[in-house]
Amino acid sequence: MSQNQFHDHDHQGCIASALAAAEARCAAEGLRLTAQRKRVLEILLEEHRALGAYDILARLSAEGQNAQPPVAYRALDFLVGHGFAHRIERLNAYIACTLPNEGAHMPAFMICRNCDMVAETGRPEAELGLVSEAKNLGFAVERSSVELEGLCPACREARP
Amino acid sequence: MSQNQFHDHDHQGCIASALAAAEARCAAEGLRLTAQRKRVLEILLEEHRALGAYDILARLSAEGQNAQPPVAYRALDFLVGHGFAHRIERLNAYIACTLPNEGAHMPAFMICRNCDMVAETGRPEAELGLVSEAKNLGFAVERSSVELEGLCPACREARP
DNA sequence: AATAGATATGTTATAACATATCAATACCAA
DNA sequence: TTGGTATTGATATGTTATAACATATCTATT
Repeated sequence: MSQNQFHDHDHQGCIASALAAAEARCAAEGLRLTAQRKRVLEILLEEHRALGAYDILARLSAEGQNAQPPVAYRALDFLVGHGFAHRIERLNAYIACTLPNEGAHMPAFMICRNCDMVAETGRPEAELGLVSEAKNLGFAVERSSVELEGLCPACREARP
Repeated sequence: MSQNQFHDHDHQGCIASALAAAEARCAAEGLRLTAQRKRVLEILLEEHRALGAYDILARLSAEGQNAQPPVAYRALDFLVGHGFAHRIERLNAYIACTLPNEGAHMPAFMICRNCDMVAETGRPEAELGLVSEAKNLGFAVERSSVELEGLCPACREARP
C-alpha cells in the first residue's frame, strides 16, 4: 500500500480490497452499503479519475437502470459522508478513496490537467501547519479541501 | 496590512487601496481594467464574502445594465486570471484578493459555514511542504486550491 | 405476524452554475 | 485610415445539483 497511483499497480486487487474494506467498515459501524451505493463505489473504483455524477448516471443507465440525478447524488453523499469517496471541488467530480485504512483523514489531491488522473496523498506535516495557522486566527477547521493542479509524471514526459 | 479579515478593519480604505493597486498594476503591465472589469472588482471588494457570478449579475442589473451571464464570467476570468480575485471552488463563487501586493501567490481560504465569511491567508511553510511532496512523486504543481471550512471566531462565540 | 418508525429509493421538476457562438463595436499600433 | 486584436452584446445551450413528494424496504417491538 505504499505505492501511489502514478505507478503501475494491481488494479483489480486495489478495487477488491477497497470494496472489502468498505464492506467491513459498514458492517462494523452498522452502515448500509446497499446495492446502489456499492455499485456506485465500484464504478468509482474502476478508475483513478474523478467521475461526475452524470458520468455515473450514464453508466447506471447503460446497465438498464433508469437512473435519475438524485440516485447518483444520494449514493455519492453516502460514500463521501463516510469517507469511502471524496469530492474533487475543482472538477465537480468524485473519486474513490484510495486510503480507506486511514479512517477520517484530510487528503490532498493532485490533478493532472492533461490526462485528468487524480492521485490522493496524505499530508501529515502540511496538514498540521494549515490547521494550526487557522487556529491562531481563531478559525476552527472542520473540513479541508486541498487540490493541486499540474502535470503528472507521465504527461510531463510526453510533453516536455 | 498585517490584520486579517476576521477583525475590524478600515473597509473603505481596504477597498480603495485594492482598487488602486489593481489600477497601478494594470497600467504597469498593459492590462486593460475596463469599466466592466473595474465595476465587478468593486462589487467583489465591497464584501469579504464570496459572490456567485449570478449575484454579480443581479447587482449589475440593479444598476440598470442588462447583464447576461457572459458579462460576469468574462470579467471574473480577467480578474482571476490576473490575480485580482480568486475562485472559491467549494462555493462556486468569487472573492477579491486581499493580498494584492504579494503578486502571484498560492492562497488558502477559510470559509465559515455559518456566516459565509471568507478570509484569505498566505501559507508559506505549508505551501512548501505540499509542493515538495508532490515534486517527490514526480508531479509538477501549477496551481493550487486550499480551502478550509469551519467556524470563524465570531460564529464560534455565538454558538459555542 | 402486525405495526410503527426510520431509512432508502423512484420520479418529476427546477434551481444554480457555466460556456459556445456569432455579430457588433472599441481600441490601438502601423 | 486602415487593419488587426480585444472587448462587448446577445441568444442559446450545456452542465451540475437540489427541492419536493410519493413509494418501498428494512428493523425493532409488541
